[in-house]
Amino acid sequence: MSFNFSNSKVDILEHLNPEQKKATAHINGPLLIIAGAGSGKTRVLTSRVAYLIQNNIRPWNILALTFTNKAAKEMKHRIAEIIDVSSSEAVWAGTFHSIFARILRIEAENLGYHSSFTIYDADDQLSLIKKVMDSLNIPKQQFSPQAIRSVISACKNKMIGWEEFLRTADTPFEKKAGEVFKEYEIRIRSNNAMDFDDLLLNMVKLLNLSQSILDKYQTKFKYILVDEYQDTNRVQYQILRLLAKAHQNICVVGDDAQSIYRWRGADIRNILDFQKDYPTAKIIRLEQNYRSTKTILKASNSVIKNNKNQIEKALWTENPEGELIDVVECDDDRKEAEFIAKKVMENANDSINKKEIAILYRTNAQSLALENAFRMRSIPYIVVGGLSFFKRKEIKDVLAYLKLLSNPSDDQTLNRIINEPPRGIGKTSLDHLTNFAINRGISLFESFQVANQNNGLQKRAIKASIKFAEFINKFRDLIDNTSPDELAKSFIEESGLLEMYEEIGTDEASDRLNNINQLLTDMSIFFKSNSDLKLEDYLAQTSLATDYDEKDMTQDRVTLMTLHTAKGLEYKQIIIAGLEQGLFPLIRSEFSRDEEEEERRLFYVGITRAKENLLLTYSRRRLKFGEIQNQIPSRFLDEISPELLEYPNRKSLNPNGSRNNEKMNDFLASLSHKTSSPKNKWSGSKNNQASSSEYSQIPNNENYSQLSQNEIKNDNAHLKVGDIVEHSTFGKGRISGLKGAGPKRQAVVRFDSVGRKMLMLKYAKLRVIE
DNA sequence: TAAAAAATCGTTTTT
DNA sequence: CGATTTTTTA
Repeated sequence: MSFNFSNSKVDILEHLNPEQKKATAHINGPLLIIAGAGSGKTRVLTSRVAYLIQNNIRPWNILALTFTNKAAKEMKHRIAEIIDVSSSEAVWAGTFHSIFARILRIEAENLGYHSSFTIYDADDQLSLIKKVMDSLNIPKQQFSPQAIRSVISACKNKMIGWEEFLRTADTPFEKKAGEVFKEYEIRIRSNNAMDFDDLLLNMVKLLNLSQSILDKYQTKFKYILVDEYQDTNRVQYQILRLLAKAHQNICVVGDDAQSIYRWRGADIRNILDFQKDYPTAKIIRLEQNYRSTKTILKASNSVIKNNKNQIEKALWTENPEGELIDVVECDDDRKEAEFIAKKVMENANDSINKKEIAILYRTNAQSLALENAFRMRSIPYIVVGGLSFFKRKEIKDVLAYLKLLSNPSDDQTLNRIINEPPRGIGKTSLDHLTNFAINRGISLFESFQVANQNNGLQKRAIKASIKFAEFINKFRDLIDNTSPDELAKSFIEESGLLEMYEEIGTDEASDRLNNINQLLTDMSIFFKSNSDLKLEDYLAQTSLATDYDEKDMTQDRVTLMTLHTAKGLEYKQIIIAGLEQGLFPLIRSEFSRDEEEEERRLFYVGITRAKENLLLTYSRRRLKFGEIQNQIPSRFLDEISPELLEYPNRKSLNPNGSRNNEKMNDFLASLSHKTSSPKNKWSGSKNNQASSSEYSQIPNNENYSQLSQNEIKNDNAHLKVGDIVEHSTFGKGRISGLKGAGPKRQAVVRFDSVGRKMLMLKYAKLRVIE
């Protein structure tokens, strides 16, 4: 009775091409689908799940692992259309992390965790690492906590424990990192928390724990499907191997040309060795592209063929030839953004919506200039990625309060909120409480509860500690008979957080209050539709949510995002900005062949997002770290077959291609904005510093009036480059640069005693000597 | 103890 | 440049 046979008439195979049909109708045994960009792989995966259900496989025996929650949601939505809602709901579809978090929540006790364990994101991880470094007296200036975090994460991705890492550590950095790794593991465990890597690692541990647990999950997940297989790491590979070992019903879809997460531990061997691991594997190639014009497809092929390491394939399309690809050079990043904004205005008309246009860039920092340009022209836009809603400070604080409520043994979380708002427990008291906890082998929260037994503590601090513990306990007592969203609401109201922001009273603070209210609303919506779930489930969801999952994509807005975020998406028009050497391909210290190939795959991903139009832009100069840098066009531009490209802004130029006159006029125009003395101009040409001040002083419409007002108030407005000044602590020095305006105006001073310093003129007491 | 001032640091990309 | 961390001062 559990199957809806009336729907079994739907012919799932009807609109598929022969290869897609083969892949969809393959039921038992291992299957590798090599799916080129735009070849309909998501469609095949979805059809296949529907086909399995139609062939009497129970939906709850199907595990479909996707790269984002959004992809999982879409898949479920389409399955619901083909089969029915209750079947689609029963399929286990989600990201590796969210599915395994769910299972680990159930099995936590088997691994020595409590089921209320908290999930640490990269920020939480970093602050724990810093804390550990403090307690081990490892200087943070000498050993970068970031670097240690990536070492720890890389180890976990390769399933190397701290014991093994310490054994093989030779450099001083590795030795220190190993010490931190060890202590980090001890603390994260005693905090009853898991980081993102642990969610996968602990899943392997769980499956290896006993034959009966392994049997249980092998029986549960009789059919396994994995999307974006080229971006799985070794731990994910292990999990899949263990789960598929008995029944071998594993189907993976991937494209080695789109592997862009090697830096995160993705291992291309997973896809290359699939046949070795599953000798009976059937391989199907999807090579017809349904997405892009011939021109765009040719361009992508001409780029990717420069990579040596790749599986040979021949993508083709029946789509029309399409328009040529535009390449546009701009003076600087601001002009580039203005050009793009203008272009979007021109393009977005009756035949194309703004939501069919996306602008892609290599680094999140590039969004700033674009956002300004769009705001200036009132073009609606949406930024995906960057600072996600759930990563905002006030939201993380509220979530930390809730995490503490569900898991009081998490010292890290308690540390985060104890002075938010300030409640009279400063550094000294906190140190006493922490030491007391360590000596007694109890959690920090327990040490708060028994603060009156703590001799080192001031009377006032004891009172404050006990008051805080009572506040938490009062709400812990309510957990079992209050709905989580209502509990959260009154808990946060009593926390003092809201009052804190109300008192601050700035626009920023009221934004934050708004966000907190939004979060509480989001919670009640969540628990309205999932009344059987607990507070921990909501918290897990927020930790694992990606920015993309949260955004409302129905409004007509231009999308801005990084190339990484764009994976798996498609738009009618794609604009890729910042095609410059060093930015894209992005170059850090030294640049290996492998890294270059990964950058090129990223470019390939970017190009193949476009259905009809592609526009590539680059700037000759770019503001970086507040300094102007000259840029060279990306070598990737040269890799596209020249006959596919056109340069629309070169048309008006003289035949030898020189654009000097135009550029010179622009340059002269920008000079005329300068307000500083001639002396500044000459010394400025010697280094980037002064020319950067010149750049940032050009007022834009947005804050011009504000600037001029502040200029008048500023006492130090008379300072010039070259002035010899005296500072109360640093002594004598010479001003070598001035930048910023109004209250943010800064001076770069070369002091005789301490060398180059940058000082805020608003604060620094500078006296002109000559 | 907490707020204000000053210095430092940083950039890939994200589940 | 901006965000974050450390130091100073009230």
